[in-house]
Amino acid sequence: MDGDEDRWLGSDELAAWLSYVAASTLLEAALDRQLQRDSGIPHAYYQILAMLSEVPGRTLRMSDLAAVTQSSQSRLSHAVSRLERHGWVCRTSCPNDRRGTLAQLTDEGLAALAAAAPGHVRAVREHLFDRLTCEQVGQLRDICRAVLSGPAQHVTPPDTPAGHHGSMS
Amino acid sequence: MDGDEDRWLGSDELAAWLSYVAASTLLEAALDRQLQRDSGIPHAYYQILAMLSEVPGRTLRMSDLAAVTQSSQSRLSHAVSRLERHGWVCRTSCPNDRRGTLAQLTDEGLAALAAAAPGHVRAVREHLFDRLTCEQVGQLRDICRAVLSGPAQHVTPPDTPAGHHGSMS
DNA sequence: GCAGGATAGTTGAAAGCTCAATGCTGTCCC
DNA sequence: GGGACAGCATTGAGCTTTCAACTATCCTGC
Repeated sequence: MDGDEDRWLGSDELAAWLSYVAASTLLEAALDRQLQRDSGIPHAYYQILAMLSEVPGRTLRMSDLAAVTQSSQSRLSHAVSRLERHGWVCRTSCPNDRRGTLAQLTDEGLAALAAAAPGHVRAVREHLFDRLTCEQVGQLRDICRAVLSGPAQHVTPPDTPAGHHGSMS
Repeated sequence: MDGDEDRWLGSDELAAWLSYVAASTLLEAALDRQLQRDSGIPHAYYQILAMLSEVPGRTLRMSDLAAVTQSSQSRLSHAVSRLERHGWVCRTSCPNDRRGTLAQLTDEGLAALAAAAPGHVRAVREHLFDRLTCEQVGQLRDICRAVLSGPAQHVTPPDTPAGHHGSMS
């Protein structure tokens, strides 16, 4: 037993890992519940709307939108279908590349996002930032960037895309 | 516009938040994919098996198991049903309290966990700890504990439950 | 200019999760 | 002791995500 020793987790790492799993699970659940309850939007869909709202023309190609939201193409495609059914997003085909599809945030979509945003921001504050010191906020950012910049990273979030208003997450 | 000012996110917080969402989404996806691909077990189920394996008698009451895994009772009930169908867990009714149900990890369940663990640990290292300094590991632990110890926290993970082997996450 | 391979996006089926409703059992208190 | 209420667990319906095809378009080299 304990034969091949492929490096087990040390006790510091184990403690960090258990805390992380618990905290991220709880945080995600809290945010998702809040959004679903108060606005009928799951967190994943909120992110799609938010990313679209930040972009010139409120339009993005499906694959770029998938990259920005850390989503698989399949998931995004299903999600956009449902958002389209709600009238929050519409699809047009890409002029340059006929394989492509553009997703555009509609006015109704922007309105839905604007309605949902304040409650969401409040929840993020309440469950995360209100419990951290300024120093910890910076540490968290650096830790997450280190995780993202590994060998096989996808899209690193822009340095501070601090949009005007209907954004976040 | 910008009327009621319920405190928006500052640019430090925004940067931290965007990085966090991206990193946690990617990390969870990577771990889930690895476990599913190599062992046919989703991460949530792995956690259930792991928690049971750490406990005397490899047995826990459903509600305690739900608390330890940050899971709703409903989710846990569905999950244990499926694990039971696999022969990895079995249910018995609680002797003291006839409302209760005990979930016990079977030998097959322990074997499945032991088979899945090394790959999982490797993935956790690769995607998380190999990218952080020791200092950051400590910071991450403290940040997550701060998040967990808010007003409405559930179960804070034990200080260092560093079990013998078939554990983690 | 066309075969071969890569890229973009969609779809359907199966699996998992959430929510609300339900059925028992225990506890409190008159 | 019996009614009201809280707690434990399960269930089913509906929604989201994943995985594995599948179609259509673009690019590369010949």
